[in-house]
Amino acid sequence: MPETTATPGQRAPTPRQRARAATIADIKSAALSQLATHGSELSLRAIARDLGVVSSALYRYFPSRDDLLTALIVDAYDDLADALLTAQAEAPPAAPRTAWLRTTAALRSWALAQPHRFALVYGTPVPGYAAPADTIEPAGRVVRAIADVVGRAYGETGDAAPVVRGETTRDPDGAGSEVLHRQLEAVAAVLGQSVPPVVVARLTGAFAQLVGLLTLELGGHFVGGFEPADDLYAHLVADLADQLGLHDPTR
Amino acid sequence: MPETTATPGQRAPTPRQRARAATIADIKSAALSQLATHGSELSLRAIARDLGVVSSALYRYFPSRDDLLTALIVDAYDDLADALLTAQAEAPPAAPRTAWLRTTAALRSWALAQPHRFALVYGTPVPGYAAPADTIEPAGRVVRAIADVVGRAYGETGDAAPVVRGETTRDPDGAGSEVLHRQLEAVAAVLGQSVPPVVVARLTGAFAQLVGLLTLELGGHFVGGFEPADDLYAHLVADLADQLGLHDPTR
DNA sequence: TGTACATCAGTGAACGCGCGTTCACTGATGTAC
DNA sequence: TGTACATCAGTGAACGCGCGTTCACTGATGTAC
Repeated sequence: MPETTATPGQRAPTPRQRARAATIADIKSAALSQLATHGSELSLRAIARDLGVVSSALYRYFPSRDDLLTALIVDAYDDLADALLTAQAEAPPAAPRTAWLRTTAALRSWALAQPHRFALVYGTPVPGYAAPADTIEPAGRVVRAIADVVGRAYGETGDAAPVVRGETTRDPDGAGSEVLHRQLEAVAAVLGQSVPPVVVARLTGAFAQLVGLLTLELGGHFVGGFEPADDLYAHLVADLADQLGLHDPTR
Repeated sequence: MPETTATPGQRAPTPRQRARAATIADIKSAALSQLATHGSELSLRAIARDLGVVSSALYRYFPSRDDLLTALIVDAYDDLADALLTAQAEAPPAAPRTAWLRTTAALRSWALAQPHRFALVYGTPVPGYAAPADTIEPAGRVVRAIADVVGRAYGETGDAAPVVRGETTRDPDGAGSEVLHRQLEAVAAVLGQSVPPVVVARLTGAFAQLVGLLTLELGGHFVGGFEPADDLYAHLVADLADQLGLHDPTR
């Protein structure tokens, strides 16, 4: 009577596989709580100590410290992307502004709740660690989750794309150089969004602003000025919504 | 015939004092080049090795590793603030937009030229290091250098403050909550600027955007998308100038 | 100008600790016949 | 159902290295008389 035994069909995990997965999860969570308490310093021996295991045992699960770090980063991106998608799924359909506000609020909540994970993905790269290719795709998921809010706003309304603050008029040179224009179109293509280049640029700026705000807040740069920063964040995020031309249907 | 001996009056540094200052400078520069090559890992013993000195000798100059780190951070803020002020001093007077563009360009140049120093001040706090009070004031110098550009634009024109994209009209609720309003006014006061609260908020957003853009660029998050990011940065920075209502005199 | 003393820079050894990774090994858990 | 073998998790010792900080010390450089 094992609890979680699904039908022991073709792909049911064996007990050993389950045990292995559980141990991997334990290692990761020990690693995370270490990052949480000792700020970006990750020691395999300390993790082993936490788990009541000899340090060399970890090498059954991760070939090296860097591989563990990579796994943590991938997890963090995935978890963050999930949080963002969940938040916007809770917004009423066809309400891009609400979706944006919820998504950005979820981003901040996530970052404040686990600053060490935010640092892991958007902070200074950990000493002696070069982000491998494996992290690029998960990183993209987060960007996509945010871009989708805007993309949907432009996609859903079909041809009647929202006007971006009456600025599309002075667009021609607004989009900047040819290089930039090509980059913007390429990014839009990768994101699978049919959004005007200017908006892609502005979205990038908005994303940078969010990352910057959280970096500053978590880095203590707002101490003595904007603390708590809730209202500042809310205000600026609403401002960004305006700049991105995100409006809920008026009724 | 010592070269730099000023008149040996009251406050002329003695040879010993000069030697001491030189050694301190050597230690710092060894520390910086270590940060540059080994990413945010700072070892006193390694510095001592670089200088051809025994590790305990460093304790004549810095009481602990953290004090050295603090000194590096303070220096970085100061150096950055100087770079920004120099850049805007080169702009023609009463040309706020040009001053803004030069200042932000200087910020990026500084960050790209010495990413380790940028990381030191705006990156994830170094493991096990809590920024002491000594760094708050120098950090403020950087913020002030940026804010001055905007402040001067509003100050110089006297009562004829530039209109911020025709948005000052919908200002009342634009400034958000009372808490935020108080914070904005307090910050404006600290910066010594007579700038409307909405602009202070937007300036904060702009600063965050700059920090975010550089964080992302230095973190390799633009690889495959916006690389090089020169044009993106230039475009967004111009956008921010618009949002802040910075215009050069038309002639 | 010359001597006695104080200040300071740098030495070298040591304390007590940490780390990532390797390797040959013991037992337990699974698999094949 | 029972036996023989393979797989795998975890052990324990070791390698070779790093670190920050302390302490009593040697000499050279400065200062006071």
